[in-house]
Amino acid sequence: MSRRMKIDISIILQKATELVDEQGLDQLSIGLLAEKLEIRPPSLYNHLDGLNELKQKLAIQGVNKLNEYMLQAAVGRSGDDAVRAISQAYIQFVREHPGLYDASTRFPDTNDQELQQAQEAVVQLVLQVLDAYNLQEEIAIHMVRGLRSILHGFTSIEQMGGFGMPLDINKSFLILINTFIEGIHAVMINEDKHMQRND
Amino acid sequence: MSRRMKIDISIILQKATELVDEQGLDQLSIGLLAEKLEIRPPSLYNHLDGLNELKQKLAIQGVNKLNEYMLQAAVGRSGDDAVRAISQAYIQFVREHPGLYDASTRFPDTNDQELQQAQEAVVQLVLQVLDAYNLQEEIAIHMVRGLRSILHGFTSIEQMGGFGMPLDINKSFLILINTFIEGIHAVMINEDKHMQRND
DNA sequence: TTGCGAAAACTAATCATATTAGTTAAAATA
DNA sequence: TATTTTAACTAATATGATTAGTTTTCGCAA
Repeated sequence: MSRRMKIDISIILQKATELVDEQGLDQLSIGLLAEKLEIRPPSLYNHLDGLNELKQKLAIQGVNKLNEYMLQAAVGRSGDDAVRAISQAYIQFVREHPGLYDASTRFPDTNDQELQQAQEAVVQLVLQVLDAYNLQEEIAIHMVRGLRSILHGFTSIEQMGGFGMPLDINKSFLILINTFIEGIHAVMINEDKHMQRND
Repeated sequence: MSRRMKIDISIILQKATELVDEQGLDQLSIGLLAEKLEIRPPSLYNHLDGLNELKQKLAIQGVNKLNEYMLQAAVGRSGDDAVRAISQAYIQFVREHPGLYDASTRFPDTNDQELQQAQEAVVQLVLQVLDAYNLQEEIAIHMVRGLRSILHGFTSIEQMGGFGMPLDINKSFLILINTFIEGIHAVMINEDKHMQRND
């Protein structure tokens, strides 16, 4: 068992994921990770280029996994229902993988191809969900940004224990999402009015 | 000039603030800060207990300053207008003091009395602004959480360069705030309906 | 004015981490 | 079996925070 665990990059990523989800991203260090893998710190450099590359890989994994969660949730739903479902999936992912999520939002090199691609996939998924509202294309993109802000903001604050008051956090989340959805409907109506004027 | 700048904690905080706002919170180190103050790193320990305490102080300063910005913006306004104004103040603060804002959201010891007090002040301000909507008290608190999520989420993503597409970010922000406001109005109407049913 | 005591600087040393260099053992393959 | 590659190792270096112990500076009281 001692020298036969055939460590490769995927095992490293797996252990690193466990580590950050259990102890927080800040606790991730070459030393601690090596210890968990029962090898010496320098040995990790045979598999990756350093702590930053590792974090970058975690970031990519995080975005991809988030996308999977949301995709699953969106299947077979549409409209308001779909928006609620992907939102629920988002918060669920962050709660189950706080470290991975943190990695995907805190450090990442935004220029990284693979990361950009993963993020783009999420954007496309949300755009597809919002398609049901028949928004002008530009407005739709603004709404994607809006929903993303809401989801990232809410989950971040929850993770850092930022909601002080003793009031049901899940309820806050539901209300927030519903308020946003109501808002979209209102914006749709306004758009329609403009359309009528313009025609 | 050389040895006569009488460094005290407020000068240190001031320089640290400049440093994090210009170079990012991650660049804050005892060494670099000491250099800027033209003293040796260990000398800083005559004034504070270490890097963590410094970050905590920055966090408190950040929340207090954010509160000032929002307070200023809220003066003389009410309703939708006030919501837009404090939102605008929030994003302005984050843009002008990205490092300070980061400090106030990333590391802080949430148990710190002074920090809690500062955060509570912001919450109270927003509650006051939302007073115009005559929401049920509990709903009002949910809405405070919602607005905070929106503001924190949007600004965080903007700061990390997360909005990829070439589409006006300010417009996205305006639309998001307006969508939320519209949502509140819709929720109000629903609440009224419930009231009528219950009477 | 002088000299004491506190404040605040300093140097030197320690500790924790990441990282690099160079070496060796094990396993895969020809 | 011999060779090549992979992946471990030890040893050393660099950077940063921090601590210990010392010295300098400066305001103030005798």
